[in-house]
Amino acid sequence: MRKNSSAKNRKPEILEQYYQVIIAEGLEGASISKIADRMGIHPSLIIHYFKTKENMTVELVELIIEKFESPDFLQFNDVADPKKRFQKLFATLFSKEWSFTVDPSVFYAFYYLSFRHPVIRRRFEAMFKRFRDYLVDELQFYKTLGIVDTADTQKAADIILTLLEGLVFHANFLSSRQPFEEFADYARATVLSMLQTDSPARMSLKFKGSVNHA
Amino acid sequence: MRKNSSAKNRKPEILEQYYQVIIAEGLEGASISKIADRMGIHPSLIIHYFKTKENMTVELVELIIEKFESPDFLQFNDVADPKKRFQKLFATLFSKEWSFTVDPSVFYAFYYLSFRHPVIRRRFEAMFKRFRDYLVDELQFYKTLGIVDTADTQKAADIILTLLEGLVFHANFLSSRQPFEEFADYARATVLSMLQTDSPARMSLKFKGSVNHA
Amino acid sequence: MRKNSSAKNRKPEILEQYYQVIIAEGLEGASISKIADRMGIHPSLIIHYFKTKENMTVELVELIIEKFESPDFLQFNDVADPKKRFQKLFATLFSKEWSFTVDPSVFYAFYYLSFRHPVIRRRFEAMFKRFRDYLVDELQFYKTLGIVDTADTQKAADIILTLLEGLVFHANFLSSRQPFEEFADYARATVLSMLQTDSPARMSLKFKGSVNHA
Amino acid sequence: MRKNSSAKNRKPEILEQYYQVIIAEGLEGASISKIADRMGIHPSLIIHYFKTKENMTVELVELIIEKFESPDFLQFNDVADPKKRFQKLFATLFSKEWSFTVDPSVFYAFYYLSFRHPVIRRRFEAMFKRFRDYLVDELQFYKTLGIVDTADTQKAADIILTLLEGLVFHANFLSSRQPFEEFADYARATVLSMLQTDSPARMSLKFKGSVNHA
DNA sequence: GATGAATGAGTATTCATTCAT
DNA sequence: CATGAATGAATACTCATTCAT
Repeated sequence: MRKNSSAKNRKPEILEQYYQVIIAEGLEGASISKIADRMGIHPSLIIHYFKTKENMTVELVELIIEKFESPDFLQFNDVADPKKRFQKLFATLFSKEWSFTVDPSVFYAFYYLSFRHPVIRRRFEAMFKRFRDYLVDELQFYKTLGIVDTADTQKAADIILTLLEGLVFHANFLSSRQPFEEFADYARATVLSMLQTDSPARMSLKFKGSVNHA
Repeated sequence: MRKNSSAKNRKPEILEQYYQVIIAEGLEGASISKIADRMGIHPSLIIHYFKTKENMTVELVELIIEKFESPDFLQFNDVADPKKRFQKLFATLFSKEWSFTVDPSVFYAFYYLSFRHPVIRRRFEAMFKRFRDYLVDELQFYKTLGIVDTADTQKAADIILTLLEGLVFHANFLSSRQPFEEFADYARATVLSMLQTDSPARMSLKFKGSVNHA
Repeated sequence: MRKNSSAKNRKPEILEQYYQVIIAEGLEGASISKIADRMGIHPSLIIHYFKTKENMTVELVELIIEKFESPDFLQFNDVADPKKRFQKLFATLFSKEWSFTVDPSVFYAFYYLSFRHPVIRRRFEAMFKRFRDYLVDELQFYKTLGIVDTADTQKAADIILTLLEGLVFHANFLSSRQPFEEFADYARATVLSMLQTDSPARMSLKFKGSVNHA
Repeated sequence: MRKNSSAKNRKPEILEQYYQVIIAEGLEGASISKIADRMGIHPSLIIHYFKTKENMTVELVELIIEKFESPDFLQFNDVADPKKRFQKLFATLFSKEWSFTVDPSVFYAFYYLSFRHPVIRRRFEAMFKRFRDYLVDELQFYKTLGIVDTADTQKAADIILTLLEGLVFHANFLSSRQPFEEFADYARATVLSMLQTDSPARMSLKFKGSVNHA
């Protein structure tokens, strides 16, 4: 494995090991030495490639985001029927594979890091906004086809994303070891129901009204 | 300097400072020395009180959970009308005060820590399950009154919690600096709509059927 | 056990635990805290009794020496026949019970400590000299009876003591898990042979002579 | 400061200083900081070379044993006459240089350490057994030449080693500041007498008999 | 007699990083 | 490209001890 060593090969190799060490020992336990030990190389070689650990961390975040956004995931061009595509989209979004694309402990490590690391924060922000934009486009498309009936597609997309993020939380603390799909299916159904009855807007008004009246 | 010195006073004082240092410097940046510096005491005094940093961390988690579960938060005995109580409950759950009871950076620090710290994990798990149980009881109560129409109150409670957890995520990465309430209100409306039409279950079946047919 | 607490009772109790902690964790691992933990008391109570750890250490050395010199060990007044007494004396000296009166790890801990601790050194020195004096007296007594035939009883006593000290070393590094008695018996026989032929002195002369001649 | 910097030079240099610090401050007082201070280097450089203090300690033990076993010590090839060689061997074994090859305080520090450190214990055990084997070989050789008359050469070798170890003890606690040679000569003569009359075996039988009879 | 608060010095070790080779 | 020497700051924790109660 250590034959053709060049920056192009080495850097992703190092980032992959960084990722593995974070899984094994946590973000704060992931030191340059440990990565080097795993690879059988000298710690200063890692510094040689990335200059600083911070750089390396940012590059790992970027790599993870790239993988997350790889076109394989949400590509449904092979499905002709729009209704089927619609269903497949949501089947994918609420699948275990999707929610656990990135190891959750690593994801939350960076999620948490982003609170004090503006660069990482911006990377995340941009990714999530691209994701939202994608969803809005999709919803708009299905709306024109009558498959979806929602007044505010952006808010709907936000709800979907919010629920999706909450899903990992649920799997971690509330699932009681039941299979992920059990609750994911229910969440997906809830979302689909919302998209087809467009209740939130109406209820929102009703609710607001009743607060004042009663 | 030895003014009000006793474990009863000192320990919460130290935990409060620990909390502050975590906010300021992150969990991995929160060292015993820094806490001691802030308090003008000697680091070993902190060890004297908590024996280990890990103990101190667990105790902080417990303190935070305690505060989160303090009876003040979800006490609506003063509201006689069930409908009003129902509304107030959800107004509270989706309020900024509620979502930001604990500093989100600290919350996610521990959330993340729980992945490799079984004790903290269990504390979180227990707390969330108590919270879910509370919600199930409430929903059951409002169901008997006809205010809520949901087949599966536990699943509904799970959806609410999932959405609530996702809310902080949304505020962090998708809000675009708009006030928290903007989207929180929409999320609340979505939930209320769900609770009153009980759509998910029906939709779920419909959806599943259509997958096969089409 | 913690009822009648007074210096007279407590101090030996603490020393006993100190001794046990040294066995379990070594001299450098034997801290006041660990002793206190074992006893379920507060560390500063130990300081209260002994003022300093050094005092406590010296007192432990003294206690150990006292036990070593307890009159039970070398009391043979019940044996009338001098020859039998003579044999019993050496049977005792070369017995496992005698060599391991004090846990060897503790003994060597203090032995080693004595190199830089003059007070402890002097305690040991005095003890060994008292022991030597005792042996010289005994040998002298048996010499008048014709049981022992040695020109220099002090040197003979020194040889005995030297061999006895070496015995624990042998049991530790050269016994190959054979019973202590195996080699101890041989060592005792060697000593008895020496005492009865008085060879060393003569041989010494012969030897010196042969060095010059050859 | 970075003059002759390489592991090959530095490591023995550090071990030498470690040895000196142990002499000066005892094993438990020999900290990495103190060694570094002496050398004018940074403590973490020592860790850089040895990873852990324990490693360093084991390496020091090994170095000491190596020096102890250096071929210079027991090389008598230049002495042709077997009798002379025999005498020179014992003159060396019972010499001050030999007994104090290693500083006794350091020797006893490790001796004592070996009680709770299996690796160090094994190193010592192996060394002493090699030493015994050497002695057995020598005695066997001189036996064929008629210089030595001993039935059990291994037991004889054990007695010699036991006495040799006891010698340092004697010098420490019983010599009363008389020159080391005074008693060492007597001990050597005792041993030589034993080797030439082979008394122990015979006495052993006699002794055992007399125990039963009398 | 006994406890607990508090101190301050000290421990080994980890860490990211720099520099020379 | 790669290594190893070296640094300096930081870490949690231990320890003996003092003092007030």
